[in-house]
Amino acid sequence: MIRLTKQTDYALVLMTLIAASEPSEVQSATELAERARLPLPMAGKILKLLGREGLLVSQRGAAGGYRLAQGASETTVADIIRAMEGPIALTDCSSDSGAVCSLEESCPTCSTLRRVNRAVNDALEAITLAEMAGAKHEAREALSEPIA
Amino acid sequence: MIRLTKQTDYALVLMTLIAASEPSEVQSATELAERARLPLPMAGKILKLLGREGLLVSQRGAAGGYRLAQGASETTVADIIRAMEGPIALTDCSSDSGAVCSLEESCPTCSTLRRVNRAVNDALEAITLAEMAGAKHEAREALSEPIA
DNA sequence: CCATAGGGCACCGATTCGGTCCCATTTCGT
DNA sequence: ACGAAATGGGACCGAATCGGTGCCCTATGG
Ligand code: FES
Ligand code: FES
Repeated sequence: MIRLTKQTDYALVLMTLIAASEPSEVQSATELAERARLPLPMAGKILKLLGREGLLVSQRGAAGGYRLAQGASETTVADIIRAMEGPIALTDCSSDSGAVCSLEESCPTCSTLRRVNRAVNDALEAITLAEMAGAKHEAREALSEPIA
Repeated sequence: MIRLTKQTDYALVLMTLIAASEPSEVQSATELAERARLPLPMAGKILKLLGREGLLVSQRGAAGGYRLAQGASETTVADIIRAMEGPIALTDCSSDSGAVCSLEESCPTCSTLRRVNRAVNDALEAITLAEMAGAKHEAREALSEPIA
């Protein structure tokens, strides 16, 4: 399926939330989970992973939490997806070893799918966390009346 | 995972094979399976699906087979993917009903992910079957020396 | 009338996904 | 010094999806 995992979806939401706050302050998993309307164990798992992958910096101990490892403009959607699900590749052979490949003489997908793959990659690479956080604020403004 | 199914991968190969032949002649599943180096049941299953989805026209009975339903230039990679795995949507809420959504107040992914989704969609929509078949021939030419 | 070829679908093992829980470790506050 | 608060790292399990095969039916050309 050409669909990202729910956990990746959650990761995007969480990253956006963190990016929308003061860059220097850490935010606890509990707090973030609440704001993202996610169960705490889930949010915790994802935040741990994002930390291990270097997208977040964690502060342990009481009053600990997470903050962005880089500026919001340096982190892209592609980064987050890669952190959660590994390298972005539409098919087995579009990036990995061509061992299982060779479905056809001079495999047609090799060239074309690689191009498609690159296009997708570029599209994901083009959106930064800063843009997402910005879009959120705009949306919140736009919705402030209808919701309230 | 942002990855298409193996069956979809196979479908792309099969479609490319069909597109590379005379548009009026039908080709049997057996023949295509052989050329794609796929087990016959698999190829059959995929071809049936592609036929049901309207991308291929089937000729039943002895000497039957498949041919393209439209010109190779009218069929895109996105069409094939949609035929195999349904609508192209990166997340649950980026196209379906927003029922399960609302992960956050004025959900941030709603706006941004939809944009990403569109970019991916466009990228897939941009590649036609004719291009794939063409690329295959070019690749075959380019590889004729190094392989032999 | 029979061999050939597609149509439809059920089925099964293997993998992945979604989510929870537990326990160890670190650190702040008292 | 001690305990509460928080992250770190996995193990774990039910559910869904994937990859692939097989069976039986229908259509059709010779
Ligand atoms: S052999 Fe599989 S993509 Fe080239
Ligand atoms: S609520 Fe999920 S994408 Fe908007």
